[in-house]
This record gives sequence, structure tokens and C-alpha cells, in this order.
Amino acid sequence: MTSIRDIAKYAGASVTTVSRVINNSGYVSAATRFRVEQAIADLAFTPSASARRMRSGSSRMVGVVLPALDVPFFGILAHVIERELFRRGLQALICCTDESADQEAQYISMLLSQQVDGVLAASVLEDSAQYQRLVDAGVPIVAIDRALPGLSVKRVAADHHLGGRMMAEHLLGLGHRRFAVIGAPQHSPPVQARVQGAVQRLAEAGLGAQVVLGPAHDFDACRALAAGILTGGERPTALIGTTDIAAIGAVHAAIGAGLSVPWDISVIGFDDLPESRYVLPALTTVAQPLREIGTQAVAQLVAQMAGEEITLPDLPLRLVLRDTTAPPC
Amino acid sequence: MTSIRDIAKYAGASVTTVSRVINNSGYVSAATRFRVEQAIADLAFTPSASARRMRSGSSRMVGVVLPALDVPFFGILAHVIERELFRRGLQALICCTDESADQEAQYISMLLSQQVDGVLAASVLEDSAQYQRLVDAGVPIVAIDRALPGLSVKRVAADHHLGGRMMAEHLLGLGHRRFAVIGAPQHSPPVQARVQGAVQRLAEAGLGAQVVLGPAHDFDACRALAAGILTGGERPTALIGTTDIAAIGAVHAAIGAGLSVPWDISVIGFDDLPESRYVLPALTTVAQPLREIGTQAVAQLVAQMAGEEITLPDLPLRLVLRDTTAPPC
DNA sequence: TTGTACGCGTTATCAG
DNA sequence: CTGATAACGCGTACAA
Repeated sequence: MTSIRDIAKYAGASVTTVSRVINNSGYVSAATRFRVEQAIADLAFTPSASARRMRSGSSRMVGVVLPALDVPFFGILAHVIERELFRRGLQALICCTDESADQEAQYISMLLSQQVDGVLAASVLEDSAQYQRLVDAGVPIVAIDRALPGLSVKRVAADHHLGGRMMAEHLLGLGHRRFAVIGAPQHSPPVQARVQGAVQRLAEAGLGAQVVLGPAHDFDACRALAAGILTGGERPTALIGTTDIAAIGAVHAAIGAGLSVPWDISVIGFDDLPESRYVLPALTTVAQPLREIGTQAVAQLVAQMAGEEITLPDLPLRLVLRDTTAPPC
Repeated sequence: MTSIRDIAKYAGASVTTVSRVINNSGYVSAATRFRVEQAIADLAFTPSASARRMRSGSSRMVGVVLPALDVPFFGILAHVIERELFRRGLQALICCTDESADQEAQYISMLLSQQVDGVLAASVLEDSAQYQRLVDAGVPIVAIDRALPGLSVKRVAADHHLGGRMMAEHLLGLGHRRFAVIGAPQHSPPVQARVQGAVQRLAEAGLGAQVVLGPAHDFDACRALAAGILTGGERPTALIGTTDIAAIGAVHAAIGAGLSVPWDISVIGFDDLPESRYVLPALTTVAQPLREIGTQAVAQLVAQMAGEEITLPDLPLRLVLRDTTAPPC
């Protein structure tokens, strides 16, 4: 590796001067600066991040802990976060936990040893003992979407409970009386909040709902889940999906069962992913501002890294009317 | 920061001993080992990755350069790669270039300064001068999907040209005679190869095709592209989408134009993303083994990092018959 | 088996 | 304006 000392020798200057040129700090004569820059170009020199970190204590890296990248929701979130960090000269260290507590713990050890300047986490952990280690090390943390139970860290997330209410509200307004809530993944607190919100709103209208949740959040699993409740005689006229994927599965199940959507049965989703428009008929859904969640989380974290306090604007939900909901016949 | 020296003092041992305990190297008496481990636990010590890297020269990090994470194709690829690296004790440093040559160059400087042990790249660059810098620094590189022009690095990718031929072949076999190839992004070499393969196969059958490509690869853009060629009197009876997203857009355009799929018009896609099953009717497509591409790329890179040579198995394409193709009427 | 001392590449401090 | 030097945390010859 060519080091700052090689540059100094080559340019006939001292290491101090070279450092000054690189970091634009202190005074350097134009002539010296030129010689040093020449040397840097000639020898294709790149400063060592490790050495810098060792001196400064700061790595300019941020840990981004997510359950996955291969599902659109987290893919989009990761993308926004990565871009937003890059824009600020920060490097994302993306960690896919695969919903495994064990791996999440390993990742946290790694983030600690990398001396990341901050952490953004959509955690799957029940207790936050692992994250406590980061807190103890003085690393700022911001929770995304899912909370970090027992830790007093800020959380950037949409109001999932309200989202559940909005889904129910829309179908109620259309005149539906027989509901089912279906979807996955059942272990996800945001999903649970949505279910709770929907059930609560229905209860306020004096109505109950069949709730069917599963562990797996793929298309097939969700379709099977929905298919299971479409057989009985007293089948629901309205299906509330916990997510867009769940709702898309439900639409397929309904059509597969010979029902017409939305005339025989209405379906609503949550998220408003690009995918929601791929189904035919296109999915009615409650949109959460996913990209804004990423942006705000980064803004919040960066503020905390600078020791500042900021208040973020609300993250509004929005009903997106498309073609899978209609009054019952 | 608590360092190896603090542990030594606390445990009443030397730094050497502590280092040996941490790295499981050399002889340490059971009693000493226990005291040291105790100390590490008590003081919540984590070895500094920077200091290690500085000594060893190896960072155990791998740069992963991708155009984006918010499109399913690259989201899935990134996921597989990240998991596969983690399994081998390597940390992925994911870099989203947003299809910008400028940012890609910045990322490469960063990877150089981080002293990554290897790089996996799906590059957007026309020339590979930037990657030459990595080569010069002795960093192993493996190209994924897209090639690195002018560089003699291994590339892990499906045979896109053949994929194009397979799409044409299937529709030809069904009896179609009037074709259009539509989709995006036109600047992507794999997409170009697919188009070329399809056109070539059609030419072999003595047939031409209308080719309509656009720069933007989102659903709306692709749907608009397809809608544009559905209006004339002599409209095609078969649409070849450059990707699944393009094909999904085409299905929507066709249905929006009052056509029935597959009876009035057939549509075929490429990739076999989960999304291809969301449309109704479900999309017929040519599957590329996306996850296997990620796995093989990592295997190849790791081999190169170890100075080994390996030969990878083929990456077979597969026609997936679903509901958007049928003989013309 | 254990301990001492040095060097990895930077930057901050202080002296010139 | 420029230069010498110490220090960051770790691993490893070498010495004991």
C-alpha cells in the first residue's frame, strides 16, 4: 500500500503537509500543493479509511439493520436510506437479519467493532439487550417501522393502528357488514397494530371479523390463507389484507374461487407498493409514505449524531382508491 | 474506547495473551483464558476492526456495486449476495449507483480507501477506467449480470441472448406471425442482448418485429410504451417484453385497450420475478436463476480472494408457462 | 507459557 | 507556511 509517507517523499514535502493538502486544513503554498497533488495522482494514492478512523474515532459509516432486502418494502426502504446517507457523505453498512435474533446479535457485534457512527434498525428482536450494547457504547440509534422495546430511542414509523382503522372505515362506508382480516407476517408488531386497528373500528360499528394470520408473507402463503375462508356459506363480503402482498394473494384466491372482484367481494391492502398496481383489478390500498420514512429516519439519526434535537413532520396515511373495492350487492 | 490493554490490565495478563485468547492462536493456560474472557465480558470489550485491518491489511469487507435496491431484481440479488457473504464471515458494503457514472466513481474511491477484499459489480459504466483502479490495487473483481468492458474479469450472468431467442421461439411455436418487442431500460446491455436474440430468432423465421424501447423501467412507462403500439390496424398478436415489469405493463395496456389476454394478444416476459404471478392472467415468462447468479458470483469471488480457480456450473434459463400466451385466433 | 516493543497510516499539536 | 513527533488499537517477532 502506498501511504502518505510515500507521497511526502515523492513530492519532497513532509507528511504533515501532505495531510494538510488532503484535508484542506491549514496553510499550504500553491506550489507545494501542486506538487503534492501531482504525487497523489502519479502514485494513485487513496487515504486509508482504517488509519483515519483509528485517529478520529469516527468511521463515517452507519449500520442499517433490516430483516430482508428481497421483499419490496424493505428493498425500497434500504434504497432510500442508502441514497440519503450517501448524499451526506455517510456509508451504509446494510445488515440482513433474515428475522433471526441470533444473526442480529452477530451483526451488532460487527457494527460495534466497525465503530459505526450510528444505527438505523428495523429490529425483529423481542428484547433489546443487544441494542443496549450500542447505547452503552454511545452509538445513536433510530428505530424504523418496528419499535425497539425497552429502549428510549426515537422511532420513525407510520401510524399502523390508524391504518387498520382506515381500511375498516373505507369498507364500512361502502356498506359492508361481513369482514375478514387476513395476512402475514403475524409476528410483526406493525401488522399486529393494523389488525388491532381494523378490529377495533369494526367493533365500534358493532361488527366482528374473522382474523386469519400466518407466519409466511409470500404470495402463495397469503393466497392459501385467503382461499381457506372463501369456502363456507357465510363468506365475508370484504377482505382486509394486512399488507399489499396479502391483499394481492386474496384477490387471486377470490378469483380462483370463481368470485368476481370487487362485485362479489371487496379487497383492500396496505402499503401501496408498486406491486399493488400489477394485479388486475388494481388494488385499493392505504398508502404509507415509505420513502419519507427512510428520509426522516436518516435526518433524525444525522441530527442525533450531531447532538441536535429535531422534530419531524407527520407521516400521513392516505387511502388510494383503485378497483378492488365496491359496495356489496 | 476500551482497548486490549485495558483487558490485559483488568485480567492481570499481557496484551499478547489477550490477543491470543481473542484469536484462538498460540497457547494460553485455561485459568488465564478464563480470566481474560471474564474481563472481556465485564468491560464489554469489542476488538477494533480498524486496528485489525491496519495490521492485517484485510478488511473482511466486500464491495457490492448495484444500480439500485428498490427494484425487485436487484433487491433479490443484493439479498442473496449479502446473505452469502455473511455466511462466510464477510461484510457486504452495498453501493447504489443510481445508474450514475459519477457516483459509481465515488463509490470506487470509497471501496479503495476501505481496502475491501473484493468487489462484486453490476456496473453502469461505459468504460471501466474506474474498475481498472481496483485491478491495479490488486482487488479481485467479479462482474454480475452486466459486463465490465475492457477488463478481463469473470462475469456471472445468464445467457440473455438465448433468453431472447427462447421468448421468440415460444411465440413462434404457438403460431404467431406479427410481433413487437417492447420494454426498458434500453441502455442495459442484458436487455439489448435479449432484444437482439429475439429479433434474430424471428428473422430466422423470415419475420420482422416492431421494436420499441424506452429509458425508464417503471410500470407506467412500460405500459405507455405498449399502449402506443396497440392502436394501429395491423397490431401485433404477440408482445415480447424485455423484462417482467415491461410485460406486466404490456398486459395492462392490452386490457386497457379492450383486448383480451391471451386470446386477442399474447405477452411474454423475462426474469420470473415474484411479480410475474401478481398480474391476472399470470405472466408467461422466461426464468433466469437470479438467486443462483448471486450465489455463484460470491463463490467465484471468494475463490479468487483465496487465489483459487473454480469453474461454475451453467445458469440455465427456463420457460415458465402461465396464462398470457396462446395461439393467435 | 507470558511479556516487551515496534509498526501499520493518519492527524493534531507544537515548534520552527 | 512547513516539519517533527506522539498517539490511536492491534498483532507479532523476539526475548524471557
